Amino acid sequence: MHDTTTPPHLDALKVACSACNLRELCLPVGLSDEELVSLDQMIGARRAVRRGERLFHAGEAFTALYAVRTGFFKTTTAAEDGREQVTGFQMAGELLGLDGISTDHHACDAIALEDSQVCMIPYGQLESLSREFTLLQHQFHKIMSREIVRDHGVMLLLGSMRAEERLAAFLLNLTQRLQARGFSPSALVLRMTREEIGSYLGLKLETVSRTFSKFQDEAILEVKQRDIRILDQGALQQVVNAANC
Amino acid sequence: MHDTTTPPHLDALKVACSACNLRELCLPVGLSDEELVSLDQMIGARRAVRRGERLFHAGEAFTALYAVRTGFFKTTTAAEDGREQVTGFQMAGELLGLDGISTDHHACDAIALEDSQVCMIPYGQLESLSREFTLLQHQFHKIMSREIVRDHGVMLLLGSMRAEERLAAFLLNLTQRLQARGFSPSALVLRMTREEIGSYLGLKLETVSRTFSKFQDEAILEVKQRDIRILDQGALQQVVNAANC
DNA sequence: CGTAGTCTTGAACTGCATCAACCAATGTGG
DNA sequence: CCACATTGGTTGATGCAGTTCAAGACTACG
Repeated sequence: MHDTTTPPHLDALKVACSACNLRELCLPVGLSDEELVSLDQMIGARRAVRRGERLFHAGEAFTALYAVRTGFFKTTTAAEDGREQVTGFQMAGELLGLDGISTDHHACDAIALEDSQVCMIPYGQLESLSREFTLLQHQFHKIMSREIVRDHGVMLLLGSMRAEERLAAFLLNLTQRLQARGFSPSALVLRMTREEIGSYLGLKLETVSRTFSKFQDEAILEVKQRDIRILDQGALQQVVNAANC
Repeated sequence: MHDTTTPPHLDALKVACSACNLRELCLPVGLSDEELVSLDQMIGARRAVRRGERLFHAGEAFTALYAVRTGFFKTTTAAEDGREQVTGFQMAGELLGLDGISTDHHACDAIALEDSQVCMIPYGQLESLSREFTLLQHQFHKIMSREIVRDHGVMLLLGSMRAEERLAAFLLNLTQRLQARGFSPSALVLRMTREEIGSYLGLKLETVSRTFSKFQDEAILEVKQRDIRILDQGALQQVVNAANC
């Protein structure tokens, strides 16, 4: 159970940003050593979230952001009538909970898709620390802005792409993020079900499944349940950029 | 041409936040008098944007946010293949340009749908001022977060609603925002074309037009080109919450 | 080892897109 | 001030992408 990089007698649930291999992907990007030490003091306990468990849920009081340390999450919003939509998938180094700042209450559910660990970032402390450190402030603003840009990209996808284009774009986005984390650009294991992919992409699970099969028939992918191997990345890219030719 | 509320010999293009009737809807919400004065000094010149003109465009260097003072805007993102998506409509008191923080370059186009005026908010100054004033910092974070929540709502709409539900939700959202600005909750003039509504809602303009006609047949709306009168708001609400019954 | 959850595939249906014609409003130049 | 062009909107007929319903196969986990 012990993290081998931290002495067992110390708080094993706390991980210093300065010692974290995700610091170049996460909130601390570009911070000085001095700033990193301050950030270390702010980061709260690490929290383990089991597969299927909710990190937070809509309506819950917002007190902290969470940085994914290991594992994989989905976020979902629900309409009053019960309709649910997956609004994103988050992997190591990505931030959860930004939607909560708006009303001091979380606006979505965050659910672990595999056993995961997150670092708690008490929001009040982040605000005061970012009044002190310009770079931290700027980095935090960039992360929020990036989330807005990402969401606009999803709106484009949902508003104007066809099923094949959506799935191709989704796979390319996933592999790109995995590659940034040192994983292979051509092999991935999906952590989510066809239904969750469908919800995110505005499709039914059957359509997702059929489209996977179609890509396999066309020798673009090799699909074995959740194990995906990309045989022809260029073809995937072409599917996305095809528009209505 | 002169604004009757400012002496003609002063900089007629500059409007103080402290004297602006939008301050309860805009960035200054909840600020103290002292903070308002500082904000006044920061706000750059007011800029007029003619109908059809672009306030900024994707790729342009990002230097400032813009608060809509009067008028109406749309924002659009484009994929590499030319596909375009309307990502939002902005009215008085709403902020434009948040997407630019992410990369120091704007990620979308902002186009005036009627002759408009915006207040320029130099971004560097906003960051330094928000290091000084906790409330301003917090308010700015809330606005960014609200944008994220809004986008997630649009994703829900695009991903899981049918044409009628989308248009009903759109109209209710518009009237709600107009009502917050003192306009009637039951009569509105659309500033955008059917095509722009369609792009925003992930529908073709013909579908938008047909759906307007259907609502008119059902005595939910009275539609005269861009003049819309809501005859039965409850029915509209029901259309949105109908789900798949 | 069995049962529940997940995935695949087929067949029929449907909501929206597409294509196309027409109309109304607004603008333009002679 | 009228003829004509342009832009935006409506409506109809037809087609198809993706949904729905259904049945069966695979897999994983207690």
